[in-house]
Amino acid sequence: MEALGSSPLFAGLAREALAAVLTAAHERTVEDGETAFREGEPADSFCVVAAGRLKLTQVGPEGHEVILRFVGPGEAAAALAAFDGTTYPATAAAVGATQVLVWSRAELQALLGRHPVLALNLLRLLSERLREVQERFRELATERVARRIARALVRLVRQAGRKVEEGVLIDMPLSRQTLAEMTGATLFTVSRTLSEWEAQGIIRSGRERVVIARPHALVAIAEDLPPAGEVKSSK
Amino acid sequence: MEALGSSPLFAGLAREALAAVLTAAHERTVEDGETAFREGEPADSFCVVAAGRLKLTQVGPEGHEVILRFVGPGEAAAALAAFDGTTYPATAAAVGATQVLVWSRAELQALLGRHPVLALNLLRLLSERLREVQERFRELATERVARRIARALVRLVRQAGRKVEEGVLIDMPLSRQTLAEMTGATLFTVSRTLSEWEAQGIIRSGRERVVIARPHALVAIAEDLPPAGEVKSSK
DNA sequence: CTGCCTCTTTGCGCTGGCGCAACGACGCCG
DNA sequence: CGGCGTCGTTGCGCCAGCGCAAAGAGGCAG
Repeated sequence: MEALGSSPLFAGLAREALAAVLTAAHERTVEDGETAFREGEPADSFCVVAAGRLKLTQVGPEGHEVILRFVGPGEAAAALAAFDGTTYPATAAAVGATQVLVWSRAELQALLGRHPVLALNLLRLLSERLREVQERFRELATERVARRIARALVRLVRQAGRKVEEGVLIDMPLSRQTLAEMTGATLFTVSRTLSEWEAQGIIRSGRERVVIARPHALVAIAEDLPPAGEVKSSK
Repeated sequence: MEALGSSPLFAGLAREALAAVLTAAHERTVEDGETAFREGEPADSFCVVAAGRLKLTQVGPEGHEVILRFVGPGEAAAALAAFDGTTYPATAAAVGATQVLVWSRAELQALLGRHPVLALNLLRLLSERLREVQERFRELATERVARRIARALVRLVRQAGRKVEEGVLIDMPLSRQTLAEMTGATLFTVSRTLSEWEAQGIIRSGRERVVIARPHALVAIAEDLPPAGEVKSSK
């Protein structure tokens, strides 16, 4: 809860304004695997994750599932739903038991009127989201699978990386299937690619668990710096 | 110019407020093929198209180009740049001579403070953008090329469709290459697909010109209603 | 009318990545 | 500690879509 105050979402709010905003929220716990809201439902509330993580997904007509992003503590989900307010564009499932703060659309609108800085913060937030999705869109359209997987891992490290002795652990359950849905590939291709990287010593992986042993090598694949990864060449 | 007043961007503004906002803008003409701004440049202004059209593109490391969207009269470009304000995430090239209104970041910020409803309008705008990009992202990840092309055409009809006797003309120069960059395909595949549809009487096409003869057949491909298109079955 | 330039078509070969099946490994629960 | 359910791996075949080359087809300028 205290972490929320320092979230960019609430930056610039006076202490008492922040308190007012937070008390207007309704708290809720979503169990592992349960959903906070579902794609297509009428969008009537705005969520911020207090603790835990949400997985935002969309499904295609044939049932193919795609992961848009993960939402960590202090981040907002369904930011858009609250404005063009028709239906949720994605489903939000909890990864592990997750605490969320919920505001109804009406409450949110009122708060936006009362604290204009909130609107600016939200604008910035949506801008960043848009920027990121556009970039991923370009990647999906122009880059090969291996590179997309590498990028996905790099992003995950940024969001949920934890230093361990073997390297950097991605601190959440991460199956091949999940990576596949993040990158627009199949779980088979992901598995093969990770096996290869493991053979090259770039990563170590286990059941729903990935540790990046040589992050710069992964970045090299993601960015296509002179492709190969070498053990101790500098630069 | 008069059209701008009714743009959703400026909805809810009093007449004199609207006038104030518009006079704060700097007007500019961008010639066909010239750019209003380029990807990677420091983002210092916010644009609204008054007349003509902008094409927003991104390029990948290998030079592969991707078209994010077209921006028509009354629509905003670089909405995000004005907030997280680092660099433009895309290049905006004019399609035909195009008039744009430009506000500097500072001006925009000032206007947002003075007319809070503007901020809400922008939030709604960004929300819709985000929703659309996310949907296209899912399509790119899960659907075949033919369907993506069909969807692109359907969207273009909505944005620039004009009724002509043969059907609905997409009223802008539209090459195979352009369609390819919109759908993450190659110009060859697009050409082949369109040829096939032309043989089936769904479209008629020429040099940089596409007319949709049987729109519902195209929609059937885009949504995957029982696939085939038939000439006069209802429903 | 002629030439040129750009856009389009089509054939052909190739391959990245999918799709499935079978098997193997891990972890949990009783 | 044995069974089972989930997740991961790997071999094999296949095909959608790419990549290129070569040949049309408009359109525009002079």
